[in-house]
Amino acid sequence: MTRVAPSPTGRPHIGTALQALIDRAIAQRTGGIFILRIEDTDQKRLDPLALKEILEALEWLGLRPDEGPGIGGAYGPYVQSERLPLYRAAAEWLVEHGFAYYCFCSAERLEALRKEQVAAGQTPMYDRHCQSLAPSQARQRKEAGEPCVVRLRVPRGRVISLTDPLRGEISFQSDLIDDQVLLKSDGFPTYHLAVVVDDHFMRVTTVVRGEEWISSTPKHLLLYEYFGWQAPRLVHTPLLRDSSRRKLSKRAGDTSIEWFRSQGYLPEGLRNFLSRIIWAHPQEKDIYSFSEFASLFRIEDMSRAGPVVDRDLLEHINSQYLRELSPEEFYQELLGYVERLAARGEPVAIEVVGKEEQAVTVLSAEELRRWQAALARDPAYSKRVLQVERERFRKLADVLLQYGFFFAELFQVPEPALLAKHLGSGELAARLLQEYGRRYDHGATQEEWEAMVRGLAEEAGVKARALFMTIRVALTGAERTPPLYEIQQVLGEQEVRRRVASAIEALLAETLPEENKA
RNA sequence: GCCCCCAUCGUCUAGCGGCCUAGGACACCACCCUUUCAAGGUGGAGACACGGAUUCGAAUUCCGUUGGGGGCACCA
Repeated sequence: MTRVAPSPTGRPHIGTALQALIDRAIAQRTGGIFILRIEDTDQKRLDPLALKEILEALEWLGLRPDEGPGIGGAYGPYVQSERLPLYRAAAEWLVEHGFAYYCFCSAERLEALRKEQVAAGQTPMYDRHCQSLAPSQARQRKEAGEPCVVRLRVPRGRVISLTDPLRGEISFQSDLIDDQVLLKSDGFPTYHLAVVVDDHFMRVTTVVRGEEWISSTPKHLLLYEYFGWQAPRLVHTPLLRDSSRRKLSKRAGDTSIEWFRSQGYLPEGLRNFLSRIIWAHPQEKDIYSFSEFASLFRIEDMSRAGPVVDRDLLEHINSQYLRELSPEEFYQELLGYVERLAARGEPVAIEVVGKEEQAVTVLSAEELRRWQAALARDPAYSKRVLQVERERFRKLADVLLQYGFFFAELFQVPEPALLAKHLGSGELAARLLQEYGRRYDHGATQEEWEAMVRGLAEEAGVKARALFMTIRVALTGAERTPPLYEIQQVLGEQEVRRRVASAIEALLAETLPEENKA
């Protein structure tokens, strides 16, 4: 029995995906159940869209929970704000049995106390001021309507230890543990109370959470002890790092599952990547299915150090999955991807990983719409385009960055300067393109075509390479493209001739501006 | 400041006392292929943080140092 318990604030984080991946794998392997629970106990940070996005993200990744909000299950509700009476009863029970107490300290007093402690070089901690209140007196004040919280009563002089299957035994001095607030004055529980109560009643047996929770675990253990419940297995996964080795923070922006999706990574690619950086396949394989992961994965084999999210590796893994798609699947994936981006009606920044570091290309909403139209207009043609050297694509967005020229609505007649660049002269370029047009035979084989171009270059006394480049620019508007012969075959004779003509026209307009106008 | 976690090539890691003159993958470099850019092929460079201890023998065990990270809220 596993669960993932994100709080609905902001976009679903990639770390949540990692947790869910592990949870789903453990559940699969042990024949258990994987639960989604929403931890919305912080009323100030709620994001109304978050629940929908979490469900959508998990669905996309193929990590569907067995129980959860919008999914069902016998142990709900699965949203904490709908379970308030449970937490209140639990808090009351703790107070009654002396394991917790009411605290009436004001925010101001706590703030002043904290400042004082920090100034004195101490660890900020509640001074247990209200612990000395007589229970009857405290109850009276509470019933009189005085705002209060419920605090955990942490014993003195004890060692509290947990056994993390990944890290072994970890011990804490109870004297260093704060009397945590369990129930806030607004009646909502804090994470610490809610997580223990829910995991117990939802009969969770394995908790997989980030390393950042290790230090609050003794509080949870104390609660299990007080309630007389058996604590689940608590596993703390390493934290994903950015390239400067910091923990990936939501504020950095590029850490949401949605961001990875918008870059054109396939769910399988992202999933494989995440498992790959926290775990090593016994045969050192890099590419493996989820079911293979689920059957081989063991918690103890996870790495303990926080891995850097390496985009190069992600791209490599993703490209392997891209290659496995059939032409039809590839087309459908891309179409779905573009439709989704276009529907957002806003520009998308695509990060180009590799060579030029930090290169970002922004696709406008208009360009995305054009892509959508272009891909849908003639599916057969689009599929043919996508088969041209598709090994060059590492993510779906690469198609948008590289293959626009195949489509009329995305092709732009190149600048004269670019057309003239490789031959050094616009006039010469125009003349040779003209001759190229004359000699061009769409039915020629690649060898024949190539011989023709080389012959033409030789006659004109120019380098074949320069002529090829000029034709390339005329046909595509770009200098880095798939091989020309293939492009021409896909484009079709008519379009090839049209583009050559447009290029010549552009060159002539530039070379003889005045005469032409007149 | 206090508490906790972690530590093998740039990155992800294999290694669980002798198979290690440390293996793989990504990235990088060179060459080949080549009409550009990719892809592909071949080759190359590249790491056990440091200091003690245990042992016949340590990347592997123990201790310390250093470094990195996380946590110390009526946030999760």
